[in-house]
Amino acid sequence: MAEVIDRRALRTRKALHSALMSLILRKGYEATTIQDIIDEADVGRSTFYGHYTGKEDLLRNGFQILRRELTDAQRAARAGTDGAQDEPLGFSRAMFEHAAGYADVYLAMVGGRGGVVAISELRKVLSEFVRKELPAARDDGAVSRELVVQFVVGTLLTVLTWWLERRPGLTPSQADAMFRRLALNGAGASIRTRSRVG
Amino acid sequence: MAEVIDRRALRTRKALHSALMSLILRKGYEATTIQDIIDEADVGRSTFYGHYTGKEDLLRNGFQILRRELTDAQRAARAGTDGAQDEPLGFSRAMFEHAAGYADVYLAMVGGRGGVVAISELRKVLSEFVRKELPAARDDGAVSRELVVQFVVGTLLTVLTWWLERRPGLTPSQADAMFRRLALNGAGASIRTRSRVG
DNA sequence: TATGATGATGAACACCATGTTCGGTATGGT
DNA sequence: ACCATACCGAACATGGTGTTCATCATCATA
Repeated sequence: MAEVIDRRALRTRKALHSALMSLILRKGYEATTIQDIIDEADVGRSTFYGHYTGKEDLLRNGFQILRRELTDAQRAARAGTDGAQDEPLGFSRAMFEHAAGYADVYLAMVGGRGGVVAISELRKVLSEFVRKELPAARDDGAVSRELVVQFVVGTLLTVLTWWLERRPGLTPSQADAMFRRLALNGAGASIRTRSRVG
Repeated sequence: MAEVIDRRALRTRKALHSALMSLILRKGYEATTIQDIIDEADVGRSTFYGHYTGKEDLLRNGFQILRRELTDAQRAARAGTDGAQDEPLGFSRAMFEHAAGYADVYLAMVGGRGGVVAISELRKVLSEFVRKELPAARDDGAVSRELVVQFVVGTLLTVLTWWLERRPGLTPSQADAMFRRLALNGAGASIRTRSRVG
């Protein structure tokens, strides 16, 4: 887990990660067996266990890569626009863009195919970002800060899922607009049309 | 799956369901094996397979019970208040009350312990309810109706999870109030406090 | 209360994934 | 060229799976 230098080890790890990805896309995480992974990656059984303790370990490890990529995308976006987006929830845009690039992977994670692990890990990563984005949201007595964070993350995932599953035609910025609207203003405007039949 | 009449069959099914519940609470769904279930339920291996095709089948089946209970609670609540709650999202209150009664089970489902199956099944049940509650929400060009449904369900689950995991002391009606506020008005009010350091 | 039907039992089965061990081989860094 | 180290692959014990079958218990009726 510490400093990996040897090329052979790197090769092996990459092979295992991409094998797991292919398999998740093909048959889902739960249904994927370690046997499948090492077959797909052409790696010896003992080699696998030399690197990871099991498939969950392998998957969790993969999310560190995602975290890094997202952080970079974040920085790049911020630099590109001269730091002009201090808007609330300014980070979401870069996220939707990133998701557009890896639509198949995100779709697998966000649909059921990544198992509980993927969802909870994704939530964890997103929570970090959102928490950074809401540095001083006042904890008005009504709704606690942590609940707001969870709410924003939940909305992000809802829009993301809906986008990838049912409206893949939309652009990232369109999806982002819907996210912002829901997260900031809620669904009140779309709901208050109840027939108040006296 | 059809008409079950024989007492013996009913006994067996009940035993299996409650065994699965105990085990999910104790060690989580994924970690629970069929062996565990039939041991806990004191039921023969072949008997299990005579009723269900596997543990997933058993769990899915259990959610039909939940659906029925929720529907009843719904009807009861509506009857109790002389149909006075035509408010938007009026159904949520009964749901939080119900959750308070089975806090441990809900907690297991909503945390990771119920596996992907439980979460997706719970989402399905809740989506039905929400869809019924938003009969004619206008599909304003901005946000599609189905997205609104998913958003409301997501918010419901977010608040539910946060409540059961971190603020179990709150009353159902307090949790419900937070849900309403977030679902209807979003988090804008809690967020627009960014330090706009020029 | 006797009876036929149906459900439950539990042992036995082949099958497959798991996680570990170990002697041997190939490839890396220097 | 050397040696450390990563990989290999076969073998192993373990444990869960899903099925079958003969036997026994319990149910619904007459």
